[in-house]
Amino acid sequence: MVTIRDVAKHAGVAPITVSRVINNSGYVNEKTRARVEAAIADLGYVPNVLARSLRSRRTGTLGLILTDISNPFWTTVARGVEDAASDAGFNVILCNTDESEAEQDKYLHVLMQKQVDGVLLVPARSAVEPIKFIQSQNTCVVVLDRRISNSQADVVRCDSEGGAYQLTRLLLSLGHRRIAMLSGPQGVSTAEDRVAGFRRALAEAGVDAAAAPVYYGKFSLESGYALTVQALSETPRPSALFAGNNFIAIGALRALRDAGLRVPEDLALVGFDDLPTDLVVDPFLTVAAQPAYEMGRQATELLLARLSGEAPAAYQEIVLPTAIVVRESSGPVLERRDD
Amino acid sequence: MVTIRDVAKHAGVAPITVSRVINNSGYVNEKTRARVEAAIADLGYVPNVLARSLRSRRTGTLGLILTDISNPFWTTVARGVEDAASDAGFNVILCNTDESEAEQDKYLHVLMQKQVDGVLLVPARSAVEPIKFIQSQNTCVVVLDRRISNSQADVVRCDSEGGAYQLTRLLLSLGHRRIAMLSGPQGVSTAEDRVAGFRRALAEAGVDAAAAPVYYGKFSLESGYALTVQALSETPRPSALFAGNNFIAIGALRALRDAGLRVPEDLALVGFDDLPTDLVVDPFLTVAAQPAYEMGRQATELLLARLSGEAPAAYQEIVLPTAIVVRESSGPVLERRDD
DNA sequence: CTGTTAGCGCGTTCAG
DNA sequence: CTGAACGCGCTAACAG
Repeated sequence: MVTIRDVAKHAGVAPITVSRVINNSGYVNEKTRARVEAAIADLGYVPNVLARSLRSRRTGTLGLILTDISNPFWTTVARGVEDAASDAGFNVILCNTDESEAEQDKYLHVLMQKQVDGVLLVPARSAVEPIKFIQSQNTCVVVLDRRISNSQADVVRCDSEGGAYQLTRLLLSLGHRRIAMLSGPQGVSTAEDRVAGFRRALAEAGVDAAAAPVYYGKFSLESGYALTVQALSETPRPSALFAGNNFIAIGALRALRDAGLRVPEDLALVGFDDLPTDLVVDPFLTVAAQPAYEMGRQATELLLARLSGEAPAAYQEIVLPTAIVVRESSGPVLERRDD
Repeated sequence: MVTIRDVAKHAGVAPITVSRVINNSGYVNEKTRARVEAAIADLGYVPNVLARSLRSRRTGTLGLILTDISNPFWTTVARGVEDAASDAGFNVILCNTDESEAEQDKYLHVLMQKQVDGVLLVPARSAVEPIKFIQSQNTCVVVLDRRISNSQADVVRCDSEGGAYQLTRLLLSLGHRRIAMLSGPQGVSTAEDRVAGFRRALAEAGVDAAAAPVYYGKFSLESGYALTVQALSETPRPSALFAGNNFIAIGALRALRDAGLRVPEDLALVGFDDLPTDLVVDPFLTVAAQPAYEMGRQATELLLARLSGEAPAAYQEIVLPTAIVVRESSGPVLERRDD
């Protein structure tokens, strides 16, 4: 391995001078700089950032802990994080928890061991311990996508409650009164906020809670399928389904297809999270779309501002708006019929 | 920051004893071990892997350079890499080149600076220099998905030529004689291999090359759209399109929809790469499906075997088979008609 | 503008 | 089974 000392010897200078050239720190004579750069090229020298970080106590690396990179929503968030980090000269280590707290803890330890400068965390569950652990290591953290009550930390998330409220109002305005919610897990704030928005809209419209059951499951296709089967077994059958995220929506579509039901002719369906426009030929689902890329980007920028001491002292809670995108799956105004 | 020395002092032992407990190396008395572990818990000590790696010259980290994590094909490959690495206690740093050689070079330098133990590289272009650079840093590399002629390195890829050959044979067996290939860029082996397989099948069937034009573009939706517009402008119009990858296929579907053409009634369409089954409600495209997850997994296992000196001395070339999945988009046997 | 000194936190070497 | 000394490659702090 070629070290900074080899380069220094080759260029006839001290190691620290090479260091200054590499890092553009301090003053270096143009001619010495040229000599050093020539030596670097000659020897094919590549600095060892491990040693640099050990000394400087900065790694230029952020940790991103999220639940499932297979979900295009998170892929998009990750691109936002990656782009913002890259612009600032930072790298990102990506960790998938698959919603498991054990995996999350494992990765938190890995990230602390690797001395990342900061962490972006999508918490697997609403608990303050992980946040406290990161902070106990003198590391900055920004919570992404989900709230954690009583936690002292920055948060960047989307307005799940408001989005669900609006989406439910849309269904109500189309004449639906029997709406089933296919929700994600209890204990995850996004799932609970969407249920809350759903219920607020229903309460305002005076709809009986019994006509609007909430089924809790996971944010997965299989769960969406199972919850739909459950919802369809009710009598009378709901006239509309509200899917708690994009995978639940796909599972619901499959279950409806397998049950021989057409959307929206036989049943209306709306969902949370859009699928990336690049992956779908004919967007069809009416959804509350979240600014995934922007959320990743803003969270990263906030984290970087904290690291450089530019952020305001108080913890921030940034809530990005969701946008209702009306397509075919919500259907036209419902014909009046006897329930 | 809590260091190994603090723990040692707290437990009344020497730092090296703590080190032995952490790394399970050498013999440590059970009682001493318990005391040390208690001290670690008391102080909330987290080892600094930077310092460890600096000393041991191993980081337990792999670099994965690919073209675009937004493409579900690559997301799946990345999961295969991640899972195999994680099983062996390794971490992965992910880098997106967006098919740019400049980005690739930038990331290669970053990875070398970070002293990764090995690199998995999806080369942006067929060139040996990047391979040589990695090897000049005494770092192992496995090339993923694409061939590089004359390179001395392990390769794990799929059988693009064979898959394209079979897919073309399928179209020929359905009676198609005017088939347009919507290809990825020249200079990328997967694109060129698919063209080669396409042409081999046509030549065997005695189809005139003029009836089977090849349009070169990029592996993107926009390019797929543009190439399709181009192909449709020919007279006589092709009766079938062959999309060089999944994004090109989606672009083609949109272009056909916008042109008022139905698939497969007006035109047949086949593609390379399946979309993840989780993202599609009704799989519709006839494709040559590649074992993306398996490719990532096997490449990583080969790389790890190299690192541990278990791999055979000679460079390996592992070629995984593609599977033809026949669905609606290829259509039924073509009715005879005058060309 | 350049160099010297010292030490980041840890693990290898060799000695008890 | 445990410990002392040394150095991995680099840079902060302080001279000159």
